[in-house]
Amino acid sequence: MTQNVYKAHDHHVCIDSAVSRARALCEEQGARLTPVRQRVLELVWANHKPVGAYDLLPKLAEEGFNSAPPTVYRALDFLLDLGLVHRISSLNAFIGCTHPGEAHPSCFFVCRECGEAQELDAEQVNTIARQAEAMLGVKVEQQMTELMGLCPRCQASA
Amino acid sequence: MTQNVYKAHDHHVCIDSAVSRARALCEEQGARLTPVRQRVLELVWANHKPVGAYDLLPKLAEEGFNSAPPTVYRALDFLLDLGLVHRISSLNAFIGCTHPGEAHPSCFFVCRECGEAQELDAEQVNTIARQAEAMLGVKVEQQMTELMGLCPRCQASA
DNA sequence: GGAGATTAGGTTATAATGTTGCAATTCTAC
DNA sequence: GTAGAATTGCAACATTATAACCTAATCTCC
Ligand SMILES: [Zn+2]
Ligand SMILES: [Zn+2]
Ligand SMILES: [Zn+2]
Ligand SMILES: [Zn+2]
Repeated sequence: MTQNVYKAHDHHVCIDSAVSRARALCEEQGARLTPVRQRVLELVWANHKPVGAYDLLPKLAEEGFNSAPPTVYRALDFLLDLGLVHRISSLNAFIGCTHPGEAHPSCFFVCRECGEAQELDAEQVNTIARQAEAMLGVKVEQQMTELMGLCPRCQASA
Repeated sequence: MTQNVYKAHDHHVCIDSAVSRARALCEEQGARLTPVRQRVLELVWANHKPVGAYDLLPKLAEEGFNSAPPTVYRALDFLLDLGLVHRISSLNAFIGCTHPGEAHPSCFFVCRECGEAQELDAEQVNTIARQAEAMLGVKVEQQMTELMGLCPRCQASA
């Protein structure tokens, strides 16, 4: 488990390290972390809740960025391609990756009450893929797992 | 593995058994498998490819059913609630469940080339959930896994 | 079998999410 | 500098899903 969202932490560190890892990764890959891309990444990391593309638009607008859907979707696609964010399909939303750089399946727990998401470092997902490949002859290229339920905090307050 | 989509089979059997299991399940639960609900189930089972809600509308229209979005979404919600179909979030599409009745996570392999989907019977998904519960203190209520790649047939023809 | 409750369906409009196409600009490499 | 590539601006559009409100069918209980 790379991080634990449910432990108190200085969240500025999360944001700052996300940005510096992004910068390093872009350097390494010859990609450009343009202002709008960096700002989208920061906004995605504003908290640990998956954020919708359309939620980002007004925030970008406030700051003088162009804010039409293609702008934010292009930035998100760029970040997805580099593995800097994941998409939570069941929510149509995006969240920062806690360990970009290393290729890995998207695997998250999402609290249905508070909406916070915790990335999971689940080797079992790869086991599922290998098993499907062995038993069915398929070739797995991408994988995602999404768990939904109640986080510790929301269990306590219920 | 409850079924193997990649093996030749008489698909009418798939459809017929899906409908009769649905009928039994509805009986058991005191739910009503109305004409539009049954027809939506049959259409979802028309093949092994996840189908979008809006793809169903014209087909229902042809057959004289009412065909406005709420009609098909209501039918799909009903079928989802009973566990007769699953939703493939990454495709915004729906597919018949191969073993309704027993509560289980949604776990599929989907071919990016032909679009066919194979439901997987993956105990490892539950392992991920239990591990998350043990390590993070979360309570998992729902889970879904989606694998994407190439099916055996599409690998062969490439 | 009829009154009242419940469930299902019809209809219209609208919200939310995501894409296409093309022109203008900026960056990179030679 | 200049050609080619990548990025952005912009307008329109496509797709997916839901809200709101009402009518019709079905069930329950007497
Ligand atoms: Zn944080
Ligand atoms: Zn990640
Ligand atoms: Zn079949
Ligand atoms: Zn199933």
